[in-house]
Amino acid sequence: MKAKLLERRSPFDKSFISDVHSYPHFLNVWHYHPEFELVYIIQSKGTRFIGDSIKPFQEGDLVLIGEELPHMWQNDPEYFQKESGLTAEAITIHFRKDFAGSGLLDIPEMIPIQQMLERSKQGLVFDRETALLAKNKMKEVHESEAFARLMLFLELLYILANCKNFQQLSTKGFVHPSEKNGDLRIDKVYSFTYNNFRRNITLDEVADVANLNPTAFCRFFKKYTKKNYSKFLNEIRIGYACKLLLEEGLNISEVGYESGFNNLSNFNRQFKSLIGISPSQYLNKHQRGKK
DNA sequence: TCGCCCCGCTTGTTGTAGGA
DNA sequence: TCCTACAACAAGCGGGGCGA
Repeated sequence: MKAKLLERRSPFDKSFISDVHSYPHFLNVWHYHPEFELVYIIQSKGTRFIGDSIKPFQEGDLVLIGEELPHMWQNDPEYFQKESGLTAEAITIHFRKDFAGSGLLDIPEMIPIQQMLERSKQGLVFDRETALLAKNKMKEVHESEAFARLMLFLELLYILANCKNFQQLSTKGFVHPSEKNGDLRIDKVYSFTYNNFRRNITLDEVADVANLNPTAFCRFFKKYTKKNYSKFLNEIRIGYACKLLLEEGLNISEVGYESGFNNLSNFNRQFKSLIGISPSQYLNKHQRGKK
C-alpha cells in the first residue's frame, strides 16, 4: 500500500473547495494531493499522521497541511464499530497556491500568507484561540457565494498568517518520494509502518516491502530520511504512546505494550531519550497541567 | 504493584569489496 | 550506478531485580 494521490476538480465557478463532512469515521487512507488542506475538527478523536508526525487529534483542532504532504486521519477503534453512534465531523477547505491567479502571493501585502504556506510544508497546528476564530470564518466561507466567499477566505488566511502560537508537525527530514526521483518504495515503507507499528516489525519484513534485502534497505532508508529505520519506528511508537498516556487512562506498562514495544525497560529508555523525561514524569506533568 | 536500572544476548547498521 | 555479501561494531531487547 502506498500514499494515494487524491485528485479534486474545483467546480467551474469556484477557485477553491469548502466542505462540511459528517461520516461514521474519517477516510482511513494515507494520501496526498496537490492542494493545501485546512481542517477544523468539529467532532471525533483519533490519531493524526502528517509526514513523519504522529499525534492525537480531537475536536477543536485546526491543522493546515501543505501541498503534496502525505497525511491520514485515523479515528479511534470505537468509531469503526457498527452502531457505535459516533460521528466524525470536520470543516475543510482545499485550495491551490494559485487559487486567486498566479502572482497574487508575490505582492508585498501577501508575504505573511506566503510564509505561512511555506511553513505548512511540514504541517501546522494552530492554538485554540485562532482555531475558534478560524472555525467561524470557515463556516462563513462555506455559506457564502462568489466575491464575498473569496474575500472571507483571504481574511481567513490573514488570521492564520498572523497567528504566533502554531506548531510545525512533520520534521524537515521528511521527504515525500514525489519530490525525490519518484521512488515510491519509501512511500510504501511509510504506509506499511503507520499501519503496523503497534505490532512487532522485523527488518526483513520492512525490507521486503521495499523489495530490498535488509542491508540495502538500511542504506536506502537512511539516504531518504537521514535517520535509520528503527529510530523512525521508535519516534512513531513514542508519539502514539504520548497520545495513549494522555487519553486512554492506561497504566504505563499497558501503554508501552500497546505502542508496539515488547519490553518495558526499552520503552522507558526510548521514551526518555526522545521526550527527555520518563513516561511517569510525562504523565504527572500533563495531569498537573489539566488541573 | 509499578517504574526504573543493569547486564548479557540478539538484532540492526555501517564500511568495504565486488558483481551485474 | 545500484545492489548484494560479509564482517565488525553499535544499538536494541528481554529477563531479573531493586526501591518507592
